[in-house]
Amino acid sequence: MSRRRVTLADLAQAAGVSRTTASLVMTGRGRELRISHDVEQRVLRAADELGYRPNAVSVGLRTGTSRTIGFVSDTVATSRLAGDMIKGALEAARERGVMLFIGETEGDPDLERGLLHAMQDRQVDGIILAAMFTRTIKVPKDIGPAVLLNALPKPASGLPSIVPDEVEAGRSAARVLLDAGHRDGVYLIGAGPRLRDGPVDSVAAVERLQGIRDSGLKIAGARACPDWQPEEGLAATRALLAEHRPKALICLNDRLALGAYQALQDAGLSVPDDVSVVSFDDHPIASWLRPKLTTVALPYYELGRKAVEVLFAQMGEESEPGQVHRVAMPVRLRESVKPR
Amino acid sequence: MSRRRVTLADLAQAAGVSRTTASLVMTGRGRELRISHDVEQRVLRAADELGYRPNAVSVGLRTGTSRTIGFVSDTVATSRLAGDMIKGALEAARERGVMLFIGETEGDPDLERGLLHAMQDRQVDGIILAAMFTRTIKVPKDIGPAVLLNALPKPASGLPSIVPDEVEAGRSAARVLLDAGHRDGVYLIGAGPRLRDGPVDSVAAVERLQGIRDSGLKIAGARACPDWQPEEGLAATRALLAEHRPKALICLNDRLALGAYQALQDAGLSVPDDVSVVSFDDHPIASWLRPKLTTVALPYYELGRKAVEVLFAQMGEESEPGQVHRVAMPVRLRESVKPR
DNA sequence: TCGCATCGCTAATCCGATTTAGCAAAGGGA
DNA sequence: TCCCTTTGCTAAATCGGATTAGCGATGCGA
Repeated sequence: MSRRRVTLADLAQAAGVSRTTASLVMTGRGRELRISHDVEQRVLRAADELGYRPNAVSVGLRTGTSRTIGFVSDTVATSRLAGDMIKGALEAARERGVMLFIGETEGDPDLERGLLHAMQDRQVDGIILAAMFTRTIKVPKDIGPAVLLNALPKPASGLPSIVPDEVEAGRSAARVLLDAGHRDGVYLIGAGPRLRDGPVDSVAAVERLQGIRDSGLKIAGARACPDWQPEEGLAATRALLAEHRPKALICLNDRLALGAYQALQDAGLSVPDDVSVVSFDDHPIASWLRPKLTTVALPYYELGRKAVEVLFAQMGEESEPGQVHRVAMPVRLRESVKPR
Repeated sequence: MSRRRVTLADLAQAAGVSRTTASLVMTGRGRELRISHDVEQRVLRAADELGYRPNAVSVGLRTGTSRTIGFVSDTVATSRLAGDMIKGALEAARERGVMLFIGETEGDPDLERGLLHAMQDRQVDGIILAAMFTRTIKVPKDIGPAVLLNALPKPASGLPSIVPDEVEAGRSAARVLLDAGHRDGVYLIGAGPRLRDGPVDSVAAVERLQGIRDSGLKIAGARACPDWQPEEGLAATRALLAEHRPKALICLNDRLALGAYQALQDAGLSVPDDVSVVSFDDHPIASWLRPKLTTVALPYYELGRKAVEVLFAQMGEESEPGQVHRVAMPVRLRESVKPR
């Protein structure tokens, strides 16, 4: 039904010139190599009429570049989180006329190797290695141009990393309470009081705690949770309420906050009249909860964009090896914090 | 640092044979074309030692096939929904040794054209056209082998479609209540009572209503909502409670159910003791809510898998044109329905 | 011993572009 | 008029494989 693609040879014939000339015109090197304006127009017109588009595979073989990058994640593509990360990467890629391969490794090293090979075999120009949760990862050998997204290389690899600025986010969360006049009665749900009290391997836990500590806000107490799920937030807050009467809660993420809301409600306490709540992530539920949850957002979209930008910068010129790019986490002021 | 890739020529030289012979052995046509067992082993061993992997771009140019398919969605890749759809497609693709390009059109026809071109220029073997919500879409001309995912072609196009079986889902939801002994006092939140009372263009609304009607379950009343957001569920349920005392609610999706939960709670009604709630989608919040929400799941993962399977079947032999594949929507029995 | 089939492998071509090297014609200076 | 540039374009090589056509050596029957 649809007939054969128009090739450079077809175009050359239609314009009455050689393939070389047609190619020179189409790649914009006509001026440089002294193709007359007349011939140039002839080729351009023919290309337009025939709807000529260069075969990217052929170009790839000849030039070694495919205008394609690979997005390899552990399992991020499936979670809501990843959605925006991929979206950011996708848009930044589109602006540069580049396509995106995606793949998930499920944390399986064999799958990862297979995926990377499949991408390298297709001559991707670069690779984005993404992680679901901010964490350290081991970078495979001979990966070529690459950046780490939401991850840091375990043995230093010289590859650039893009991560959310969690320490500053911790400060931001604390500052929200400070600005609202909270000086005491502030409790942590999910981690703390010591930096190591929280989910293992969680960069977010440690850095958020660090930021909160930096802020100078006095923390009255804390309940650690191993997995940051809603039930844990519920249990931790319930346990907390059994002993104390908090004026404000910093939940280490929104799922914990969801549980905390339930516990507060069960205890007949009002948010934010009795207890202010601040959280992290800006998960979709944050704006569905009532009152809407004030939270410090994970900038997934921006992280994805930035990954592509840094990857291109790296492919272009020499850049400082191993640079860590921290993306700001914006505060979403909503309804769960009240001045006192 | 990392040296040049191993090419077929390198392999041939290392094994002391011609490129032709090396190629024949590596593509498994050695037997067929009478390459001796001895030489075959020599080539295989050399390939192993050198770590030879054929350059997929070159193979693509020569054979015209790229072992790559394109996944084009309106904006599905960003939503939680899409996550699983992509994941299903990804796994089915990996099982077949195929890579996935992804792209989002944002509903912009120009972007869509550009994306499709970019993919065709890279010689994708087929394309999956996916939609965020089940709906009808206009299929571009000359798209080549393709399938519609979560969508139906507006002017019939002959392309196969993969959609969730919403009518059966409607029956399932009603059956859950019937099985629990509910015969009256059942209200709808989000759409109905007439088939056209619901969000415009929503295939889900119409078909779910149809299924509910098919079930024989008597519906006492309904409140339509235009956008199926939590606030609308809250408002609709509140309005309903002002006039009636429902025994059970069928919410047309989980976000509406979230709002309904809040309204019921505000009214001092208990789920499921006073009111049973059934819903659709199996959004992540469904299992976070308390009590956990019984809902009929959108089988995103299976939809994604099926799309790849159907695409391959279509690329293979002749298949019945325009076939519609309906994927079952499983009931997730949880805690929000109580027998009476 | 000749002719023909079979065996085992390879030379050459092709896919669709980019790129290098160079050729024929026109122009300019001596 | 001759030689040398410059102009404007093209032939041919290349990328890395798959594939077609065919070549030399051996075996076998007559």
